[in-house]
Amino acid sequence: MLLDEALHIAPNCGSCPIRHRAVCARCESTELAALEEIKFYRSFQAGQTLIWSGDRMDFVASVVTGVATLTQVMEDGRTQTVGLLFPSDFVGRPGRDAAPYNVIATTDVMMCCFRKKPFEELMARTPHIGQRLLEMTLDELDAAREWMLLLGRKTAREKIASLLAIIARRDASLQGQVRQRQVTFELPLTREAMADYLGLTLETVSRQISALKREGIIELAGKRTVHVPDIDRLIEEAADDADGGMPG
Amino acid sequence: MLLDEALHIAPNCGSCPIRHRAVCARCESTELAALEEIKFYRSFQAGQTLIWSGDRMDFVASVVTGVATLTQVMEDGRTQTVGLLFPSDFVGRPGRDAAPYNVIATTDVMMCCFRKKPFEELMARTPHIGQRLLEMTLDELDAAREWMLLLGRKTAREKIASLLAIIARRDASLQGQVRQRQVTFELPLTREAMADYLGLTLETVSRQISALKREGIIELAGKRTVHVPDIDRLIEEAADDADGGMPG
DNA sequence: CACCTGCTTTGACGCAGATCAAAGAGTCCC
DNA sequence: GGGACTCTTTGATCTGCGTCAAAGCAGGTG
Repeated sequence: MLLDEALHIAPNCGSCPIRHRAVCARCESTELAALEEIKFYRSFQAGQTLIWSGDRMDFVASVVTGVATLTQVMEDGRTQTVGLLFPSDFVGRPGRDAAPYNVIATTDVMMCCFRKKPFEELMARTPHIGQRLLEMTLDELDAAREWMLLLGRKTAREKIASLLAIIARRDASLQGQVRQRQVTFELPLTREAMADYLGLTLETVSRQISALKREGIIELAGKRTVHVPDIDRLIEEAADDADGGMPG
Repeated sequence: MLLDEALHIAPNCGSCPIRHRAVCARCESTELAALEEIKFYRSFQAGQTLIWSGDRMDFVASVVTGVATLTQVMEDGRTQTVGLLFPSDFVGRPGRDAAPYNVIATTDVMMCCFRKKPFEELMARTPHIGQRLLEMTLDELDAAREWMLLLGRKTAREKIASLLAIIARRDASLQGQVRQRQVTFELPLTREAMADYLGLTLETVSRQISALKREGIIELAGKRTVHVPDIDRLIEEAADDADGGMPG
């Protein structure tokens, strides 16, 4: 927390890697200029908690690079991750003061932040921002509901396969790649973070990953680098209907 | 499905029971008049499927009375309910053609429908609708994430207690009641529908309800009428932190 | 190098909730 | 009244995943 680094040397929005996917995606140049006025960057190290549940939030933000989790913790310590934040995902809610979840960087993270008050005012004047935010929120709601199916009804093996498939997909889409049969990616999560997201224990996660490896559905180079020789086979293990739900 | 009844004799929006909670909540009289132009009512019987997953949806709608579920079904039949729709809740997504879930009436239901195309056009002209929809969608996202915690980490007993507490709360809020120690309400769901929502089997639901009854935390009159002598005790069993999350 | 420390893997065992089975209770219709 | 149906309860047994325990493995530091 002490190592936060505020970069006010703002890279230009025009060259921003998430320019066309983030909350600003639909903004025209004048609108973008207004956003640029109130934005600032912050970076965080892997493992840092960016935001504590219950804290007052005076900004909203987009993830520019890296991966973070949204997690809830019960009084007795039981932990459930309720969202994975990839580049372009939005954090915070206009019109709310207190953060409802912990936001934890699982890799080094760079965020593009907007002070909340000016952002809300800007949103009131700029329909494109509200429209885009609605669109993104509806997408997140769909993702949350897909995850409810996973948490409620899938087996441990299906859960792991689903998570790997989702990470592979988001990873590929960030690199603008077409769907390919083979993919290789880095796991942005520890076994424990995966367990928290999947509603499992870390031991079960480890065992199921070992099982998928044993059966040749995945290959590991180190603990974190995953190679999938046949993505369709992985998706089959995830038990998603038909396609695995590739959205636009 | 054949028994749909379209009521074009539209009750006035001014006297609508969900006027101040639904997607139209913020509309002024001229905006309301425009909505009134394109609205129509449909009613459904308990048990009917209003919308099938994958179907083309040519309308969006608000629940006026009754309760419906959003459910996903896997190829092998495993079923997970991903949302409960109470009066004022919104169904459908502007800008999407195919329904992603089954929508099933669990009691008799009355819906206030808007043809999708005109609604989308109206939304583009009427910021109050989009703003309200964003607000409602963010609330639903919070609810979905609360449910992810339930599905991933709570015990069967905690799940049941949580569901009963939520139904009690929504029921009370519909009747504009202040928080009271004792509450009585009707379960709008069968044991099986509860199981589908909680990620359990119906047998486990039944056993846990029997256990709560045996311990005096709830009392049953018939299968469906629940009396809670001390709501705080129920909320304690739900293991929600602090308050049980009473929202605004 | 030896020794941490954090992360991961693997094994042995136990239990909450699933599965299989059957019977009770309310409602409808003839 | 009596059968047929749906929904619910309860019992007996099974099993997937959690729990407890210990050891492997990499990277960092003195």
